Amino acid sequence: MELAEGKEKFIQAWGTLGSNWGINRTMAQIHALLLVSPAPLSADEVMAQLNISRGNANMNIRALIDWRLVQKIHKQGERKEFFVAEKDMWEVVRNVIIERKKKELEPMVRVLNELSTVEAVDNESKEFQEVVKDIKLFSSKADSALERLIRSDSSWFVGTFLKMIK
Amino acid sequence: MELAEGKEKFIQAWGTLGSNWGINRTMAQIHALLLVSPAPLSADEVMAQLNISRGNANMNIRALIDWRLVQKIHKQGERKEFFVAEKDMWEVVRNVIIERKKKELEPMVRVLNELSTVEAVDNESKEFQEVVKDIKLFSSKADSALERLIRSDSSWFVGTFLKMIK
DNA sequence: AAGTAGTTTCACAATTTATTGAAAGTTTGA
DNA sequence: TCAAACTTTCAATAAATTGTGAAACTACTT
Repeated sequence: MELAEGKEKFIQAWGTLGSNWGINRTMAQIHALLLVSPAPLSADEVMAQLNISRGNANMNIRALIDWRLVQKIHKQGERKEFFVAEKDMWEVVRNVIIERKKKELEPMVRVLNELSTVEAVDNESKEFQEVVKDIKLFSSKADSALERLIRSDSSWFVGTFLKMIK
Repeated sequence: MELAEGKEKFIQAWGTLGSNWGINRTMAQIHALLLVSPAPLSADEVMAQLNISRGNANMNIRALIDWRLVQKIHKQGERKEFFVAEKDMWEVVRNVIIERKKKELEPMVRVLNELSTVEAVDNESKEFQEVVKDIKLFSSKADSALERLIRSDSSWFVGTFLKMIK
């Protein structure tokens, strides 16, 4: 396979994968492009290579920076901003987990806490309370597990997680 | 808070959460409704309570059954089918992981393997190979970790994972 | 302070995804 | 075997999400 074809396929695949992870297709494609680009790219280069508009490129690059999946670089004597992708996969996954935990788990826990104020008067409301309680318990376990996972480092993950989880 | 209001809020929140997990909003809402219903519901009851069409209800109930998040029940002397939700949160998460691993990780690994056939002639293609190799390594680690996670059981998860991951 | 290079915003357009509902298909029992 | 009860399918439609591009904005340079 040719390099150009390989890059193209990779960008497509990464785009598809990303869209299942709260990262929209273009956002993931920009990340993929930067992953396989030997040097930092400017917004114009990203636009040209992926055939997307300036606005789209800008918004998705900003989002990638927010998620810490891309960094901004200033080149000596250049006024333009350049961008590079985070290439350590553990960091990529870690940052995605951080964002999603913030956006999903935490709001859910808030709602569950509100729901605890349903008075358990009759049988049905008692059962409701049971369901809510179970989910809360599970969520708090998941929350601490993720918290620890986030705090642990790359080498630990790659080297140890696999053995530990046996 | 009133029970009815609590149920409503729960259904909304579960729908939102689900849509970030490859489960569309309605699909997740049906699951939520079944979770908080003391008795099994028929398709008609689901339609009525969530205000959705027959087709929509049917398709999403089927999908939930495929994902093993809902089971079909036949009541004595009734021709209609009734449905109940999986209430064990560990099973719910486990089944979601199984589906997503199948739909995302495995296709990605296939693409990565194809990409290995890019010939590493010049420097740029060698760098490309490096990136692909890293991701492959990471994916296979993630794959085995998830595989073990899937095989492990609920009590193990709740009781041990938390301590182990320290 | 005016010009230029670069970045951001946002109303509208295009695309993608979910929903409807009516028709077709299936199963059950008399 | 028929027809009632129930389930499934799918083309049309609606809703939600993404993308566009021109205009506004910012900041650097001379």
